[in-house]
Amino acid sequence: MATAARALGGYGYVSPATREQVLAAAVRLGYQPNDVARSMRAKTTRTIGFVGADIVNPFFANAMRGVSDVARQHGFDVFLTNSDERLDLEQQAVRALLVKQVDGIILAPTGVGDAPHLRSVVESGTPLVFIDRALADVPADSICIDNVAAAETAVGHLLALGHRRIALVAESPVTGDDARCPVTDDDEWAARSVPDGVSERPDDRVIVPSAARAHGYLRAHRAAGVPVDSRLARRVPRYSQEAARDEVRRMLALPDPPTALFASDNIMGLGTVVALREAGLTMPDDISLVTFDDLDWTAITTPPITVIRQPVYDMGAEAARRLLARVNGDTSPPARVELPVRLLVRGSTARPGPRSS
Amino acid sequence: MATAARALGGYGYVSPATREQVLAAAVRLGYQPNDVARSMRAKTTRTIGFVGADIVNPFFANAMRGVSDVARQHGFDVFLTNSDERLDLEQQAVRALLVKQVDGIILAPTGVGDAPHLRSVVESGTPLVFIDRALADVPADSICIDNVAAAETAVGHLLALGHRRIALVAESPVTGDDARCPVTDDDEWAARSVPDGVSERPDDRVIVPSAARAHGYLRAHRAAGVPVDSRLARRVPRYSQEAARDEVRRMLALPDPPTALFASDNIMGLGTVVALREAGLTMPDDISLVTFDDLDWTAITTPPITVIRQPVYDMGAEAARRLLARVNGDTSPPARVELPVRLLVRGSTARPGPRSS
DNA sequence: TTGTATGCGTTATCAT
DNA sequence: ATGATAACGCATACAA
Repeated sequence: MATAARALGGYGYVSPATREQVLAAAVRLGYQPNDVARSMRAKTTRTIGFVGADIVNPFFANAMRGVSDVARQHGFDVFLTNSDERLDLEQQAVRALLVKQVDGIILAPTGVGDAPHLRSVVESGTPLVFIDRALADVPADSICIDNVAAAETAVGHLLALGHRRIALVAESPVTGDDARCPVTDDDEWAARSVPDGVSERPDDRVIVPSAARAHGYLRAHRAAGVPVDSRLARRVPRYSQEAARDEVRRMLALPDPPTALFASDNIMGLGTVVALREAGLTMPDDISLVTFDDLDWTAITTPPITVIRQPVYDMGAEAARRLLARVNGDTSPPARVELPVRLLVRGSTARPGPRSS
Repeated sequence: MATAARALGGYGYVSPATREQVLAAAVRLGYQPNDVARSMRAKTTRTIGFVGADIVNPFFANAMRGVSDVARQHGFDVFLTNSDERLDLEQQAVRALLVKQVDGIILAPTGVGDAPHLRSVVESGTPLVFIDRALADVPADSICIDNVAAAETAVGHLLALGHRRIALVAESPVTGDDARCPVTDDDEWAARSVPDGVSERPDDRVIVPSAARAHGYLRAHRAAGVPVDSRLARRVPRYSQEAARDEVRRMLALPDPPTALFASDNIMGLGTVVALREAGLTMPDDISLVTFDDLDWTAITTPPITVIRQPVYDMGAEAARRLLARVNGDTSPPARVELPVRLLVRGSTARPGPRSS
């Protein structure tokens, strides 16, 4: 009888007496509701998917936590998937999520490449929210920061302190032979960071944070009228702590090494710190450092490190809020949200010392 | 007609020609399989749940990554839930996962309290695998380390170096007034870390890693014939970096401060390092430190920190493997797996120096 | 090899 | 206020 279902599901009309009976029988028989059947009928699973590069990276862990908390508040569960920055894994993950009928997807896209799988998500009607990076040609919400401005702030801080030889430690969005190409000029950067045949200005298409941060590095120099030495603005060929360490090591071995460094995220920053340690350099006397991402450890190194703080948890939470708004029928035009960042000046940055001339 | 279903699902008999036709029509019409319906029919969702305390904690992030990788290899997706070490949230999470009909659950139990919700999971037939901690009265697999032995190794290392005043920096499994009770004696420890009315020996019921590690701390002292100063073996009242810092600060202010410290995990270790920095103490000259968890940052502090390395990723991966074996029908008796740990001796430990007498 | 019919557990609709 | 019935999309048993 449907009355039992009504009592258990808490909908429709049920007399109090009957409800009691039903509920009692339910516990007695160990009734467990089945959300799969409910989802099948309701065509909504109360489930969303999160696709990040790697949950072990504190950036994605914090973002996921924000997503998870907001989702739970609204009675949603979250699938976690790692893409390892690989387009094929990202596609696979998205497909799996769609097959599982998630109500929406939050995704940190893997980069420059084509995004037909993401466009098809949008076309299929499943809400999609980008986090950390936005894909210009996919009409979806995005929760990011202003990477160009943030990097400009960080490098501007170093320039203001009097540094003139500032190294850029940033991963390369390019793979293969071009990976270690220098980044010395806005136009060259624009040409390299945009897919072939696309002619928009960088600002309109900036998608990969590391590229945007490299752009900010250049902009800060130009604003200060300081020329960039191409040997200090090479891209780290692989996205790993070790590759960053090696690149910094090379730059430190130059006849005229940098007096300061700007690392584009926490992985690059960790590798940079390792290289400085190995070289026996002391911050900020021998060299200054600013890195992205305000992780716990940046406050306990000797000295504590000046960082750009991103509101990562909030980015995740906001992404989830926007996604759930879409799930609940919000059809306003896609929004590009940029959350504010802060420069936290700590002990690793100072004016270039006599020892670092 | 069922032929279409057979072609799309890839089961049963379908002639190659028909299959081609069906597949072509499928792409033309934009067919998307629906796993909810499949799950409903198949009574299996190819989904598992992971319940950890906090994905932001690198321990759980690494474990989750191991779980996630193995799950994906087997075609399973993973729900991520955070319990924040709260029993109510853990219960809520488990209930939600069961309602969603997950095929299995991997869970780091929240502690000592009653576990009727977990027993009911097992009784409901849903496979359950514990990670990091095991609940003695719930018959399920567990993937842990030997916390007592690991702590004994760490503290034994300090004792062998000649330290006699070693501080314990460990969270308290007890909440409320007793939280800061000293841990000075095996029996007292046993009495306090076991629920009322349970009389088993500690070794049989050890569940909370911090308690087990405190136990190892005591055992190492006893084995070395070194008495424990109760003022150096207090429990940190709350599980936070700040609480650890405060506790260490107090101990450093003693008339006869410790010459070495043992921190029971990465959060406690971070707080300890902060306290040492604030006190202007240099490792290992002024004081030695061993901490649990081999995180990236422990290698880049000055000096690098001696740690106990847990195979956290492997623990997650192994938990997933065992869970999936259960899902696939393995009915062997519950296994208690203990993975090996390693002591990585780095620069933060040395013989007590003249300055630290 | 292909088609027909049925059920999974829920909820919505419609009578009663 | 309650009971009967249909439908969601898929996979199976069975018939053809």
